[in-house]
Amino acid sequence: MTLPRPAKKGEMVALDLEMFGQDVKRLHRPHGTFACLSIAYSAEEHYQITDKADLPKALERLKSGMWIFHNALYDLRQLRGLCNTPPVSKVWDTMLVERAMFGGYYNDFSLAGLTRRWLHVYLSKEQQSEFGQAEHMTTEMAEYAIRDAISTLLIAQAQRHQLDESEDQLRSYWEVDEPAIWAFLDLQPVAIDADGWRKLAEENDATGVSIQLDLGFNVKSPKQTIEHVEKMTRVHLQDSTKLSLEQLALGMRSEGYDSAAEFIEKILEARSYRDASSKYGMKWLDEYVEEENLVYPDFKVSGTETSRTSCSSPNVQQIPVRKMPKFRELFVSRHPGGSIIIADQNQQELRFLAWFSGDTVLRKALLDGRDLHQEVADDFGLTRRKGKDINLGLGYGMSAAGLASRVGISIEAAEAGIRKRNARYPLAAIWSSNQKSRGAALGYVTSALGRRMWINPYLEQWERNAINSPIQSSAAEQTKIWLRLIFDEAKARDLPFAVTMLVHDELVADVPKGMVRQYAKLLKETGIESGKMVAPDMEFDVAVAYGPNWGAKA
DNA sequence: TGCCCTGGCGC
DNA sequence: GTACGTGCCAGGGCA
Repeated sequence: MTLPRPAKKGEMVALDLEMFGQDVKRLHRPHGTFACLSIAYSAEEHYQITDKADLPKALERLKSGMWIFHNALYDLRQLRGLCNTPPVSKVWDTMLVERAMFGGYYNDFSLAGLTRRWLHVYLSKEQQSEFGQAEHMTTEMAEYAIRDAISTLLIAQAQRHQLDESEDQLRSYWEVDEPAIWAFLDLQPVAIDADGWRKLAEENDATGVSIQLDLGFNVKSPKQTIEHVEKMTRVHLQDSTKLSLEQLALGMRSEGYDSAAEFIEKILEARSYRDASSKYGMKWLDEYVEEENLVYPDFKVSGTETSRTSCSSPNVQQIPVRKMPKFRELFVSRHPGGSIIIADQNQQELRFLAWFSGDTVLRKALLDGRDLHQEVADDFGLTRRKGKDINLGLGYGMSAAGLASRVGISIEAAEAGIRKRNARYPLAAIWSSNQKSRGAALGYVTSALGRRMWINPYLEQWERNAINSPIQSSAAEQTKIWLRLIFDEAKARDLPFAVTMLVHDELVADVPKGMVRQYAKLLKETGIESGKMVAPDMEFDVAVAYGPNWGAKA
């Protein structure tokens, strides 16, 4: 078997790992058996390792090169499961680089998609499924694997060539996403109270079934729901498209139709229990909970066009917290007597709005710790709870129409509220307006670290994207730098890297007994430090809470 | 079975 | 009359 020649310092070398017998739904977990590692220096010079025993030697020879992967997290995780991988200083991830270059422009970031765009070749994925069943490689499978590695290499070269002319575009990749890969590889599993989960699942299931039985139809069927609600309320729902059942119930209640309102509220209640039991029931336990009751979510470094992280299998970024807080209480420490620490960035996105715009009124309000949700509630003439919804909605770039339907007010009232808010924070309003011109002129807007997000002028919402994307993207950059600082500092201070989950502006850590104060301090310090690295001269603030589970409150 | 749609959760 | 942030997930409905 031919081992690859040693890589020269910084030389680009693409690696592509294939495994036999993998479950496509669990690709982020090391499993299956080794099939081959394909290695490409160029379209002509490539190697293939098919004997697992050769892996350490082969990787050792590649050590000095810059490793190129398409989705490095997958290959590095599996490689770590197969052998001791030598430390590599930097990796070029064609998927993450492509997202950094074309966020907002493309939706397809698969290897096949990139191959089509960069190399003008249609990459068939037919052979890929073969690896699931097979135990031995055929010639076709070997060729398929080599072809993927060569493709990855050529794409990286093409990306680099294009970026040579505007190198600042890669700043966000090298300072945020690439370093984050190494921290993401070491994210810790999170422990579940499986008995408690089972009990709660059974209760939710029973409650959902019993309420639905009373109602006498399938509440999960929009068709049946419309039919029954129309019969009850004599309102034609298809005429008032997208009128939420919640709003309808409120309307019925205010006009004195109490029994109709109760009927609709019961539907919503049945739905929420049935949703909870199907999403977080026994199937969830069977599918995601591994030995020692540990769960290993699949976090993607950059899962959206603004480079926010996304999460799946299971998605722990969407575990209920408001209506059903019990689920979070079942995320517990894996350490005897250990603690879950929750650290979150206070008003993270509004701080970036203040920083970008230089709005001193907003900045002072943030520094003074004023109640901004109440202030916006006053602008709109609503309760504080709705004020918070509006601040969040505005943060996500929602339109007046979007806010109106979400909060349950008229579009005119939403527009009037937005005008009042603009008057309260005039420089923020001016900055927002400038972002629109900038986006329209350049075709893209940029994050604090220079990451581009392309504006699609054919989308109605492009103006709001031009305002919101830089803010959301900068916040995502900060959180990933925060994670990386903890990773580095934990190593420097000889502490374990204990972070288990990343929920946009929040990090969750699971620490052994006796380590809470030390780790809470680390979380807070790095959280503030990360802000300085993204938005110099802006003050940041981190709230820390801890307890035996994720339900802890400050 | 596979595909699209709807609804609902977090941020 | 129409406007309606995102990603992930489960179920309904239909070819």
